[in-house]
Amino acid sequence: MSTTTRDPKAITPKSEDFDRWYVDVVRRAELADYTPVGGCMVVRPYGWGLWENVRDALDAMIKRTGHENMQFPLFIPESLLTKEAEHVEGFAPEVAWVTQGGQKKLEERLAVRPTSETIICTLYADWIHSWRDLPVLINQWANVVRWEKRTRLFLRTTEFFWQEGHTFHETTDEAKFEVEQMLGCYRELAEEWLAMAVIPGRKTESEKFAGADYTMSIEAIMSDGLALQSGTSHHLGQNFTRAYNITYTGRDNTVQHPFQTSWGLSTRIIGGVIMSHGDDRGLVLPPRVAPVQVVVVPIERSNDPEGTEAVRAACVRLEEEAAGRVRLRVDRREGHRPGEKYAHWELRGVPLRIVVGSRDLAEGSVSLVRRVDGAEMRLPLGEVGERLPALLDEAHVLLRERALKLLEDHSREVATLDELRGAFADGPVFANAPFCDRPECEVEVKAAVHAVTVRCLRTDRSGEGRPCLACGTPAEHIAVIARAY
RNA sequence: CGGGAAGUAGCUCAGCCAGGUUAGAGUGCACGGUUCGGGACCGUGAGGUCGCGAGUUCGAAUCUCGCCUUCCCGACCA
Repeated sequence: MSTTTRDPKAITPKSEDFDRWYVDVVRRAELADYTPVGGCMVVRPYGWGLWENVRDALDAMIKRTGHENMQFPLFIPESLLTKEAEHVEGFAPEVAWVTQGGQKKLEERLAVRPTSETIICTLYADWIHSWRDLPVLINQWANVVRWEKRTRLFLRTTEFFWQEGHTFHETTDEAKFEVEQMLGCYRELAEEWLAMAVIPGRKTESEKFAGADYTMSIEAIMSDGLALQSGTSHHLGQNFTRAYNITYTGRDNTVQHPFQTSWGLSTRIIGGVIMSHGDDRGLVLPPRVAPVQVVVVPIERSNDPEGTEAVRAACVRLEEEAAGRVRLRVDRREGHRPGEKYAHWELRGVPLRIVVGSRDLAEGSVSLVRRVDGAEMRLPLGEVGERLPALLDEAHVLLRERALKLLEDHSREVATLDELRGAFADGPVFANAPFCDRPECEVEVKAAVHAVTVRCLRTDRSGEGRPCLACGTPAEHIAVIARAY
């Protein structure tokens, strides 16, 4: 009868139902939850702590590359939003409108910002006058709203949190450099901080940001073989600066429109971290952003007061040695057995676990278990503290190697549409193919395999003039073709 | 927004088809005790306007309609 009853303490295995596994992990690890507001999630302290660490790492890169943070309004008057035609058309279906303030109906509707190019351009039209005012290099951390039809925790919610960088430059080459530089920051964040495997590239015309000349992205691979667009960087050319009449007097005393870029990375990346690394026990967090990097589980026995005292002293010692270097937490909760605590912190993806028990302690050592691969080791109590940073780095490297192997195992080289079909016969993959980048060929590619799209044209590889998989003409690019979130 | 499924305790679910005492189980939670090297055990206890709103009925978790939310498959998208 009740064969469908599941162990409420277990999470759905990945292999059984990946989507349910994902939701189970997000909720059980207390990263985020649903709210009474349709399509909107609440990010809980553990999830927000993770985001803060991601944010801080990226914020440092944004500052390092010369940008300053500022803050723009949440609301955008309709008349401002609608000046750049392509942009308006792109966002129209997903803009939320405020039509009333208090009891009074507004004379002009206010959009809840879906992104801030329009308000930023409106303001900078007043602030940019001379080539000496350029470049403008700014960023804001903010929430934005897009009325999505179908939402998923972290991956696509009506309201989400991100940073949006906006810059204005004298030349298109400068803007181009900026676009690539910031995509590089996203790649650095994904690889060096989040241990993810990503592919950088340029979006096709049909996939680019509405209003951009071109869009760059990093595409990450999830452990079910699907792609996740994890950061985007746009060259806006002069599309907005013309529409919003931003002009400056150039070095040659002529009136010019600046070239513009924008780039963003959102809380979606948290979903990427979960789906890149998680396993059937729950989260596996990248050490450099994990809110808790090391958890210490003391083993105490009520019939062994001396041993317990030694265990407690060892825990205090570890705390003191970790202070300021490693985010370490001692799980001193009473009434929970050790095994329960192991499961608790494994679900939350803590990279390293130290078990302090009197048995090991009698020999002056403690046990240490690595979350990513379950490797166990015994280390002298006196050495553990100073070795933690290196152990965390090792865990990062292992996680990154595993992610790269995932990408390698799911990558295929195809030369024709038939080979493309064959590559997807046994499940989702990243298919690499010579591609001419003509819209007609993109349509053919999408028609060849269910639900695939051209994710990007790789910037780290060239088509070398080999025949396009669709039309056979010499192709400049290697396209990554995959199913995506 | 189209097609499908589901909403009963924090979680996983039974009960609904054939309406009828005080709505159940496991797990979790609180307290006490025994435990403690991989999700312990005993005892006590708290916890539910059965998603929301109408309707049918003497009587609705159960039947009907509407709405909301979530999940799955599409179309759209960071």
